[in-house]
Amino acid sequence: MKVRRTNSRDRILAAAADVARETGPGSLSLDAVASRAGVSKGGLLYNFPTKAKLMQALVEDYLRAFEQALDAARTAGVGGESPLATYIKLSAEHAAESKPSASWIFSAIAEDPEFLTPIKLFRRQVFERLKGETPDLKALLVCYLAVEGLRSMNLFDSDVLSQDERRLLVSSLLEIAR
Amino acid sequence: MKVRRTNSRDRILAAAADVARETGPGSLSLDAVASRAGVSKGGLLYNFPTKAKLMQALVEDYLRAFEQALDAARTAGVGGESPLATYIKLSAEHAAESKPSASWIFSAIAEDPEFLTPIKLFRRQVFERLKGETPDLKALLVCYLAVEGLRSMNLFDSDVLSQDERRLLVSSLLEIAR
DNA sequence: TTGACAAGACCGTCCAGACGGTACAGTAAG
DNA sequence: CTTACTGTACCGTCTGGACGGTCTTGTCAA
Repeated sequence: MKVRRTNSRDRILAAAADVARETGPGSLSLDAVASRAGVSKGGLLYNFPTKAKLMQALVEDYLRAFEQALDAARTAGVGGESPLATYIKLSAEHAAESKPSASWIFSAIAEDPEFLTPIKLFRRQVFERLKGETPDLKALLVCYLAVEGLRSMNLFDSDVLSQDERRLLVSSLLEIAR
Repeated sequence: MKVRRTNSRDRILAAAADVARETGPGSLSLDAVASRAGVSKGGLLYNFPTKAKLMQALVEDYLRAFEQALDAARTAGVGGESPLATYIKLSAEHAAESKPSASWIFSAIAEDPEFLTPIKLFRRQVFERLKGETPDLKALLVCYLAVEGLRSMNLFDSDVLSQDERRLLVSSLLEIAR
């Protein structure tokens, strides 16, 4: 790994996410990303030699960020809160952000469906871990799936649920998770 | 060789879904769809004058099919089963199909994110209807979101849940829905 | 029954444009 | 002298779509 981390790398990543969200996942061209990031196309290709590498970085950064947030929330979690409850809270906060945070995923899948594999693997690990930590399997299943539903709503920028309904849902889930 | 021309429309639609699932949502080209459907590109363009119209037909057919299945399940639903329970059962059956049934949605979104609007509208209507028919809002929220999570799992071809876990989840949801 | 003819269903070719990616010369900073 | 780019020119490929032609089927008058 490189010692010096330029911030143009991060700017490019953020720009890619923005372009995907604003102009649609199918319009994520290298030209668009470069100009959005305030970088020349050559500069973009310098940081990410191919479009696939860009997508890969997007996926890896996203997963790493979530993992870190989860770890932080776990250690910071006040006394006696169950891991499942922590997971629900963190995911709900994530999903409550007004912008769909990960609609670039669609671009990645369109580019190459294989980009799903690391994501699926990560989810599997998280779930398995929760399974080991949660005594009530039924509660875990219901809560995990509902959270997944919430994530999906955010991803598709759905407006089916109102703010209040979302809050009620989360509190219901926390109750189920005890 | 004799070919039934009249249902070539349906063949094309099915071919499009197949191609999207098998070669990835980003590779859904008219050429690929045409050859898969056993139709020339000209023939495809005759049935669907533009790629957007193809996508639109995909969306509309999908929504109509689900709506009809839901209506049928409602009227056929034997005594006293709650509408929410019917919805859960139907969705679970749908999600249990081995192939992701709607991965062409990704193609549609990549083509033009506006294709999400009719879907969002439909979901909203279904949810509002369920809200009017379900006394326990908390149960509705939990079940609806969990079903949405199930749908998402199917869409992303996730293998997080085992067959048994899926069954347990559905029975738990039906219990919550009473 | 037949023959003319229109409409519908489909084919094959061609093309402009967009996209990913390469190559390379230049440059500003440390 | 190296690092980290910028800027431009360019190439090959793929894609949606326009177009004109062809085959099939249905209709209807004689």
